[in-house]
Amino acid sequence: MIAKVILAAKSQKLDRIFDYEVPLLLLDQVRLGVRVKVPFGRKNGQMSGYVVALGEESDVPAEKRKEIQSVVDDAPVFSEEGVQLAWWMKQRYFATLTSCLQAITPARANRVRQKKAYALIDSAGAEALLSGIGAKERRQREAAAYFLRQGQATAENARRDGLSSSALTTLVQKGILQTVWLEEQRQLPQAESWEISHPLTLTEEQAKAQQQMLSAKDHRPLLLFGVTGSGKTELYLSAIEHLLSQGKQAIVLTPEIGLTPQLWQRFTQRFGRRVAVTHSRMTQPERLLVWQRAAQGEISVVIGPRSAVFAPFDHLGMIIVDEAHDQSYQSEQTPRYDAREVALWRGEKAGAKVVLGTATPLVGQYQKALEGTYALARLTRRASGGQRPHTEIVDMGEELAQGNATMFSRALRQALMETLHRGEQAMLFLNRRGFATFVSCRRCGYVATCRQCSVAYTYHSRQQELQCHYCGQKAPVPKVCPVCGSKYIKFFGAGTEKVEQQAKRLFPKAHFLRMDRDTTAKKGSYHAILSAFARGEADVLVGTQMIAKGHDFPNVTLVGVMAADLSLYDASYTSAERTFDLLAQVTGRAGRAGQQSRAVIQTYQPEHYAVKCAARGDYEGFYSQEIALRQMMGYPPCGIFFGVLVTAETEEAAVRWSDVLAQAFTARGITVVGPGPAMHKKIENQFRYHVFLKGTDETALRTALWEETAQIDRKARGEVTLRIYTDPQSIV
DNA sequence: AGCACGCCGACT
DNA sequence: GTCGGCGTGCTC
Repeated sequence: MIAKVILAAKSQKLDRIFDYEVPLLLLDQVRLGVRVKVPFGRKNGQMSGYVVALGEESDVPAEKRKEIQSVVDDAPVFSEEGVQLAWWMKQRYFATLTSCLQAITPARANRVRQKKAYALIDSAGAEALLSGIGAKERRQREAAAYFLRQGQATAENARRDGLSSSALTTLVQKGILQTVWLEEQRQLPQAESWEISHPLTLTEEQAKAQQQMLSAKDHRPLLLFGVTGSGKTELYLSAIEHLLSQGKQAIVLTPEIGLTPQLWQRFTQRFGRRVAVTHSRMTQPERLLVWQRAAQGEISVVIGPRSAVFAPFDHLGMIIVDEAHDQSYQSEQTPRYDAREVALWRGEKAGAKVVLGTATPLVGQYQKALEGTYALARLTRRASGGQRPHTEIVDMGEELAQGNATMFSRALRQALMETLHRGEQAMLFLNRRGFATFVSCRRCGYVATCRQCSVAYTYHSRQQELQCHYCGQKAPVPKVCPVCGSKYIKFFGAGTEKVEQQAKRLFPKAHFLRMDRDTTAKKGSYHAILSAFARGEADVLVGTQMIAKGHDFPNVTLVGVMAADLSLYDASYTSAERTFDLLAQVTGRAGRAGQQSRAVIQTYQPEHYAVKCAARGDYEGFYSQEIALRQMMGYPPCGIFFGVLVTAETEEAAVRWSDVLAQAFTARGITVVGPGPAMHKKIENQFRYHVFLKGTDETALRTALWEETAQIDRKARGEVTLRIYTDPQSIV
């Protein structure tokens, strides 16, 4: 028997199959999906590997083949389908097969906590020992009696019950007991009790969408394009209920944390113990347990963030991607997979329906729906009957020209006053990304900057210090300018802290809550803040994009966007789309319960189509302008756009090798954008340059990328590292 | 990724 | 002669 093994090595060069002989002794342990230890190289050093196939054939001559040393897992950690998925991911995301297998495998599957235990295997021997006489072997007789009663016990319990461990060892030697390893029994986090909730009556629109979700004839993925509050969750529930009755299983993907507990609650109420949740803050054994129970069919629904797409179901009937436009479906680590793409792959493989639910589809998703690659279901009505908020755009440049230099426009101040007066709640939203409060000299223009990362320090007023948001380094606030010595050091820009501080000054009697990375660092604080706000313990919630999604606050009748154009300043072809999505989501927070509600969008670019269309709630208008732009520029989905990030210790090396790379692509007739410094040219003392490739022939671009980057890997020998991005907008 | 091999120049 | 730098190729 020959095992095809992938070594757990990072290098691309080693990322291929090696054939190993399966020794007779290990024949029943070596299975597809287990990890093994193998000898490798001249020194036969021990390496870990994954068994990705088994067979009798090998192209490698018998004398070269070595034997597998040992088997790590007693059960496979991935399936045949997992191996196929890993190969596909390797191709698609330019990753090593090892990293792909690791991504689909529950982390640290080998670290199953096992407990040592003793089991009685020779009861006749134990009886004989008991009936023996003499003062010796007293402890052994105690143990024999104990195990004749118990059968087996963990070492921990035996010790607690006063048995002698040396006597146990002796009994093992005599063949009366045997040591066994028991898996530690862990409990999944479960709701204490639940009531099975009953489905609501569906509206006509919803009923039609449901038909499309469950259609057995139409195998296409379904884009469920439904406005905020149109009852998508209810549709998910009823579709899954139907599938479960057919013995099928389902995966529900949600954006990173945040939404999961709410959604989980609704699913648990409906389906009880058949639902399991996974999330990034779960411990590894907890996660592993979910995986094992899914593989054994004890669980039928898994809800979680992007990694939940790998749940090992054998009878997968549906994958639902909630908030399908969300960026968090894109992995930030290698392999840089997109959970939506993985969902589509698995759906096709398993014959399972993939449902992409969103109020603001990505232009790529909507395009596929329009051209018929996806089926399309629309939900245009809010189930609660609520109205879109009355939305107003305020030109902050004009505001300044008229003498208002504060961060609150007169319109927003007025609206806030009226809302508070009526005893209703408001949300103030600031997308701080790329616009943190920085410290600058008004005379010479010096900006306090982190030397490690070449990004401006952010001022934190509570600690009265500067902090680098990339490496976390802290620094004191300079009293005088370190360059010109002037005293005119000033704080520029605005963060959520400043919004809160200014708003408090304007409305001293109101109660405020603030939600951003700083106030939600502690576990549980995220929900503490949201539920406090939901209970009405504050009048105003100030926050970053964290507050933009997913939560129902019936008493919120005003949403203020402090600076809508911040995300327009990102140097990325998707910045307009992200701005539109964000504005649509955040203004959608107002007026869910049907009151008259308002949204005020402050911006320096009141004419920008992303801002104007979001204010009107005009998705189609936004789409047609955005897709025309992508078409003109050859950006996705109207063209292929890949990127390479070149990282090096010295700037010279980063520049030199990104030039070499760019020239190699140009020589192949490929359109190259760059090279240029990444948005953050230096992070943790590494210089970062990028090269972008544009084109229409995906195969040619991919081939060029594999070949040319391998070439440079060989030539540059550790001087630079190259990372290929199939989603170059996420290079920062 | 390591490691050995081999080709070259520079030295005892 | 022989020591050691590093480019090249191999690992089941």
